[in-house]
Amino acid sequence: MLAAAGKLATFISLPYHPVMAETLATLLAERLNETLAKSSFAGDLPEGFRAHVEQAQNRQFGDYQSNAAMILAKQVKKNPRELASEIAESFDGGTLCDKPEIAGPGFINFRITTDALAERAAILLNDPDHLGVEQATNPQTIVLDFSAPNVAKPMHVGHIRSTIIGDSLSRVARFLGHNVITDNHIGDWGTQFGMILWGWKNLLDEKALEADPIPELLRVYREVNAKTKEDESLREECKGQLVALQSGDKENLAIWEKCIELSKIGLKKIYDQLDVSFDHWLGESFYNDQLGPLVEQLVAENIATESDGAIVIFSDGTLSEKEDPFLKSEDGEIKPQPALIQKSDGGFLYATTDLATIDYRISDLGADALWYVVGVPQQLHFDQLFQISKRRGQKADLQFIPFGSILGKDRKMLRTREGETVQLADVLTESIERARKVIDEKNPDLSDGEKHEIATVIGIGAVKYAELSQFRMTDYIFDWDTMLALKGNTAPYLINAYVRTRAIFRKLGSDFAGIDSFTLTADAEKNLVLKLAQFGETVPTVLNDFRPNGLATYLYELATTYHKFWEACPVLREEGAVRETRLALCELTGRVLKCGLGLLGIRTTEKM
RNA sequence: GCGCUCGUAGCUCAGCUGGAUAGAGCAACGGACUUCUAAUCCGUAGGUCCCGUGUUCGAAUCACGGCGAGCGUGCCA
Repeated sequence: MLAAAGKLATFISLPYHPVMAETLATLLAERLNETLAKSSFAGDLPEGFRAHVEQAQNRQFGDYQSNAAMILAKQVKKNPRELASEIAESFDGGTLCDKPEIAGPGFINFRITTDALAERAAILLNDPDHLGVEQATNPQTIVLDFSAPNVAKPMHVGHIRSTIIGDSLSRVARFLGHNVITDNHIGDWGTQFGMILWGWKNLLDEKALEADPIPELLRVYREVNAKTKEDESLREECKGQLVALQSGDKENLAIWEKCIELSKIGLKKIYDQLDVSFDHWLGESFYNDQLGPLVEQLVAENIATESDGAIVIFSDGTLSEKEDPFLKSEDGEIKPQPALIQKSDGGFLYATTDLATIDYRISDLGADALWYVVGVPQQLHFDQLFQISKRRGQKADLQFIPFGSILGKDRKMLRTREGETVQLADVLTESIERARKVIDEKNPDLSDGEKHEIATVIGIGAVKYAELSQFRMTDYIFDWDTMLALKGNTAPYLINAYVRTRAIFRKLGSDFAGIDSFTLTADAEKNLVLKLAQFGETVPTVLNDFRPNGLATYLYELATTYHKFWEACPVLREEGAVRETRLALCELTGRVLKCGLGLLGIRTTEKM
């Protein structure tokens, strides 16, 4: 693909982008393209070329920059620097920016005028709901699959990633105007129920269950799990329990139902604490009666075939060997790598359930897109799943949003079955306690209720921000101090910036009263307005490659810019227009921080 | 064997749809609190962006080939 064509594609319409958001960058790009269209070399431009303007990488060069001259130089047969100055010369920035400057090999640098910044600030102030973030012009119905823990086992730190990333993506997509349906596809029917059933019947302490069901369920699960490792015959017994359940045994079904019910109570407690909610909890068992007919249908359509007693799906040969997820290369030979949808004993597999789930989400929930926030080890599974869906003629946009692992100190995956796992609930409790200690030290005069509330917001926020501020694919080693850090680039830093915006109005004794126009004088003010205006350029990019950490980086920079403003620009000691302007900037910063943190699923407090 | 993902400062990580001198935080060192909240700010120091080749006016970023790590690769999910 040509570089120019690639740029064109990203500029015009990524699937979940507002098409022409009005931001400083797009306003500049429009003017730049007008300039190009009127230029002497307009006829030499590549078909459909649109110049791109982006935020300057280094503010010493300006606020925005364009590389258009360097991209076009060859095709227009001009020296890039000369071309750049020709463009700059005829560029009409109006009141938006000063005359562009040329630098380096042919960069065109733009500096936004103080008037334009003031105007931008006023626009943001009058847009309290969206704060300059344009709504998608092509709203999609998106079913978002995330979290999806197994029931009967409490969530451990490994579930943090899917849960927090998925929740944030759902908030961002909704904020952009998409119709998002969140679905917690819990593992409520898998093989683990064999063990749970046996344990329930043989190891359960009824009194303990009555007193506090979740730990008792965990104890039983762990004990059975340990026993099966040493005892072959017990594994068979567990399997028997599972078969009985699946063939409708009344007693086992009753235990199963009770078990799900109790587990959900435990899960909901954690989701409440995390401020995460779902529109649906359609677990694996919801699809039980659709699996048989689905397999029959796939066989009838010649998509699936019998092999070694199992029903499997092979390659249909339409993809190249390299791209085909149903083929693998072994010792130089191409071998089949089928997806199994029914075992030789008649049992179904998760590929089967996932196919049935796709059907339901498309036909009953009306999904245009399905997003799965699931660990990267499942890449092959989703490659196959999506390919099968395509073969069945389904049109929904299917997105696998993978994330890396949380490792133990030995750099191995943290796993439930090997014991030594850290429970999610414990992480949250510890985090809140650590926040509480800092509050007791820094602000001892707050009431106990306030301290508790603030510690909760900061503790939970710290855990979420630690996750969302890094790229989702990065593996990381679980470490209390890293995950629960309260200094530096962390949730408390961002929340502190918000608290400072509120402290001003508390001192003032009244809420923000509005302002007619902005009078920007100090550099720190202009820097702050520019940053605020870029909220609208940042939020849509989160869905570009499903990277909430881009928003986290933006918010961190905004908080830093505000803290600098705070140091440099007294507010209440000033008078007149300067004071009014600074009050308005505090108000605006508070709104953007609160909104942006909200998109990450992080709450704010008035004091800390 | 093959596939996927990762490899950036002492540590933890950004940056990867190619752009200018590769950025933060932590840790270390030096400064700033009669204050609108110092959970802050200012400064110093810290780099073969795993290695090599290629594409390009330009590569941490793209392609190819290595090296290293983790995961996956037909009856678990």
